[in-house]
Amino acid sequence: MSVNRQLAGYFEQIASLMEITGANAFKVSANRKVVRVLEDLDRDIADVATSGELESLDGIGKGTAARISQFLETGTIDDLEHLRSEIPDGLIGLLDISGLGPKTVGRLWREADVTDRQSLKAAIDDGRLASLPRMGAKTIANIADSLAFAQRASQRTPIGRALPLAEQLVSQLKTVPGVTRVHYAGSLRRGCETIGDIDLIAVTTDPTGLVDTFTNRPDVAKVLAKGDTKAAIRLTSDIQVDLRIVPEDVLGATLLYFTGSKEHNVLLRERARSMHMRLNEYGLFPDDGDDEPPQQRGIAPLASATEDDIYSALELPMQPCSLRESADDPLVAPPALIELNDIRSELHSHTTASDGHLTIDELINATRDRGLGIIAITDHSVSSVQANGLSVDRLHTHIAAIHDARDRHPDMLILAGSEVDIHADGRLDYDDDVLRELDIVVASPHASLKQASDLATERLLKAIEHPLVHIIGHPTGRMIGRRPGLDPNMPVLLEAAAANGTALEINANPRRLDLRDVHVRQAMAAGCRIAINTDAHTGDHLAFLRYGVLTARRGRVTPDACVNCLPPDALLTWLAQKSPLLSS
DNA sequence: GCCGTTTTCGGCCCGACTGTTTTCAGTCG
Repeated sequence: MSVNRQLAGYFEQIASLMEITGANAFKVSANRKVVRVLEDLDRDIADVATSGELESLDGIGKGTAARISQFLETGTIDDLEHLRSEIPDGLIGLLDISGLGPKTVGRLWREADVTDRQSLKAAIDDGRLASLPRMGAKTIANIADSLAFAQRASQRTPIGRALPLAEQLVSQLKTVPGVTRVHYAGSLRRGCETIGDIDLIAVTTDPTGLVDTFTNRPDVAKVLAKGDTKAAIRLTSDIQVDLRIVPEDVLGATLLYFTGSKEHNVLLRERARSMHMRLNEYGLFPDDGDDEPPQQRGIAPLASATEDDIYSALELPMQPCSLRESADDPLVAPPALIELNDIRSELHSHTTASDGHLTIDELINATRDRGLGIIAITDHSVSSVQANGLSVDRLHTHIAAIHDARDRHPDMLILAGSEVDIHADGRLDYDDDVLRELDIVVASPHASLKQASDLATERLLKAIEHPLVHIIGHPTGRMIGRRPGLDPNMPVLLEAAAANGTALEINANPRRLDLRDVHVRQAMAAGCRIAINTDAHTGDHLAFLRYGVLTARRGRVTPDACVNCLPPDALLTWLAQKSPLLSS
């Protein structure tokens, strides 16, 4: 799969470099489309090429197919090499700076010898920029500010930080006089693992008052835009927040528009056009061929109040936010996706016996307080020395202590388990006779997370095929923005997991979210069982569950595929005899 | 560069805000 990613990166470079040269915008977006196609493809692009099917992929024509073939044969693409020889690589990094687009970057390069971020800084400092036409003091100050911001905040915000902040902003703005509705939209509403900025949409009788309140918050570092219906700020915490104000009767159209994804919006607009309609953030309108926006000409929308109304008018099934990515087809009716309330159990958690902060009883009580009736206590195994992993003797004592707790908590199903290390060669950290004493075994990789792809595949495959392993915990071991983790051959693992009835975990910790959404989607297509666990080390960690459920929804997980949704009897049956999903 | 119930040419999604300039280009989402 990594060839797909590498090639996608090359086409992204081609698109960016073409933009800087001022190439036709449609050619640029055609190359960007190729990037998406490659990223969403669930087959190896080399296989597609071998079977002569490249041009059957939507968005790949003769030219692109030739470039892909050339890359697969030689490892390079002539067109890309040519662009690189003409244009400094460092210019691509300038496109990530807010306010700098391809036109400006091209001008800076041609007219001020700017080739990267460093020389941009120099050009600002020595006054070269100010000598260019259409470069006023404000524009230069904004570029300088965006450049400094880009240097210190290069990463996207994890959902675990963005979602609580957005909820706080929403509840605060709801108290502003005149405000009747506030929602967050964007990638956050779609449940993406990281977000670029927070999008808010509000309905109010006093737009000016709301915009003033919003832009005058004490935590505002910079006001990026301020108008009658739109404002944008950057907080001192370096997170950007956009606010849109709309009339109540077009809220659905605006929510739809600003929830995205961009690709989903394009598909909906194309759909609208094919039905002689026109879709924008104010509603779905009849297409009368007039260029002036219909809402400005007093034309009533065909649908606008709710998202449901618009999908319905487009004769499409209502798509949940989590299924509005480029890989999702809006024509396909969505499955009944899993919801937070469907979850009955936490099957991966830690106590003070290893590196958790709660005692057995505290953990059980915290689980009950979250509305769950089933808890599996799975402390670390002996090799996780840094996590105070349990020796076999300590494990025996721990199992007995867990069994004792059952008498004190008769309302809960309490399982004695372990999170067993999967060694680099695929062996497990406890012998089979020890594993047999446990109610549940979660096998996870913790060390050797940089091993080669084929070794990682063999390693995880052994654990998946092990008859005593129920769940593979955080299968790749990645940490978002910090380490990539293992890169195994997913299709091979998924096929084995489905056949053996071994569940693959979505670790709900927002720093992990592992499996990630695209792999979850592939796992569902392969017929795998899924587990959603918080890996709780404290009581607060149990609240991570919603991030796991959001990721599951993005991967099209239904309750029947998730072992955490099983009622006690069915869960015990599966634990006693792992069964594949399809035959259960 | 890709695509096709307006199919081999002529389209390709849409609107708000900013800055600098007097009507709009560039950027963003």
